[in-house]
Amino acid sequence: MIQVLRQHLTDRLGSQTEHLDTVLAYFEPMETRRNAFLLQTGDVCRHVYFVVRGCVQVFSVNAAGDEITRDIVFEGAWVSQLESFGQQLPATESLRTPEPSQLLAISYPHFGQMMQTVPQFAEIYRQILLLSFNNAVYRVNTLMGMDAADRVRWLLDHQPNILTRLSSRLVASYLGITPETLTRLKSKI
Amino acid sequence: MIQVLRQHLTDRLGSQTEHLDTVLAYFEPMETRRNAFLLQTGDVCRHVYFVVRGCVQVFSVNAAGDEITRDIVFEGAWVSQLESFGQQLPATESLRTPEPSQLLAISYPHFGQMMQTVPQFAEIYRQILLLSFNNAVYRVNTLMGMDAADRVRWLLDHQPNILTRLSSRLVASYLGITPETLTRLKSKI
DNA sequence: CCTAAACCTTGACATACATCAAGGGTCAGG
DNA sequence: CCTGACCCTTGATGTATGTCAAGGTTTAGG
Repeated sequence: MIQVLRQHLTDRLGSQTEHLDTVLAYFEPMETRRNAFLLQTGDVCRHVYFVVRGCVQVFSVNAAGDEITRDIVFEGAWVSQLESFGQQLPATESLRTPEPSQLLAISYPHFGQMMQTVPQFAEIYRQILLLSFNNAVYRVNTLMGMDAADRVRWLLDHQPNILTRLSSRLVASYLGITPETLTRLKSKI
Repeated sequence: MIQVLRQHLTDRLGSQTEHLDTVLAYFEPMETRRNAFLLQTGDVCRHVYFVVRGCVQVFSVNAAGDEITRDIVFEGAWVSQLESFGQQLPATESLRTPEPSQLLAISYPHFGQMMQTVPQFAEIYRQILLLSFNNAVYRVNTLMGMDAADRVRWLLDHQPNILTRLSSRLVASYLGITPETLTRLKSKI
């Protein structure tokens, strides 16, 4: 399990392998059940997670009680609630694993140590942050610029696995439409 | 003009003023006319801007040719197209000043030098990035969770200056609705 | 293995919002 | 001071999508 992360890091750090084992030692493997929560809105996010298997849903709940899924993170990527993690403040979003998943978690204190002692790790953090930001930007532009049919087509083109692996409910909340609309559009496209 | 930035930086850096003048020297003051472009989609974003007076619209254009305004940045805040700036790749969004504005610009090379020579500057960059990210996250959750009326009310509560200072067209594109709908809602609320 | 719950799909209906169009106001440039 | 361009506003109309409801299927837990 840790091997996946080792590979991920060496891909990024290149030959700078001296601190690699030090870094890896700080990650704790964990397994989650279907629909397990990693973080509930209002709690402080105390970890950054690397997804080894499964996926993580990042979502909030609006005034009407509907789930708003901002992101779904799959194998080989990082996820956290950075807004909360960065300053250890209550989170505005929740994290959940829609599938049974394997994760590697690093705690806030350990993360801080890594940032200070391994400069490359700070660089990786910047990359994670920038990627997350780009993703959010992309979502704003996509959501505002497309109607429901275009969003489904977009998903089909860019993340077809989401449509097959996850429930319609979840996919719909990710696209910002109702499950009924998604059903109807799937048959039309 | 540079005084505004000096103040902004000392507020953040605290007593660490030794490199302050070095940093400030790298910023070039500039004035823009109404609706001037700082960056066009497809070009590489070569600067980070600090807004001294006026504001900057961050937007993309969808398939139908409509402007999608992702952000509007006012006095005392930073703006750039970080996705493009960070890796010097073509931008997916444009930057424009809807009002005549005063800005302080720092170029990519100078920015890089600052990051290396002044550690506090790297920290400020992380703050800018995190703020931008949080903002984008907030927008996704807001847009997907609210109908048109709620979005107008939200703007009224959180950024009333936007409604008064800027054109209805621009505000509507920021809220993800048409100018007509905005007009009708304003009279109802 | 059985049962209840959750989910997907389909239909009928409601409605929020977009689109199209026209009139009047405002502003900038000649 | 005019004139045209642009924008805001209002109305009439269309339509995409949400809401509500019901039946059939799958899923999860005892």
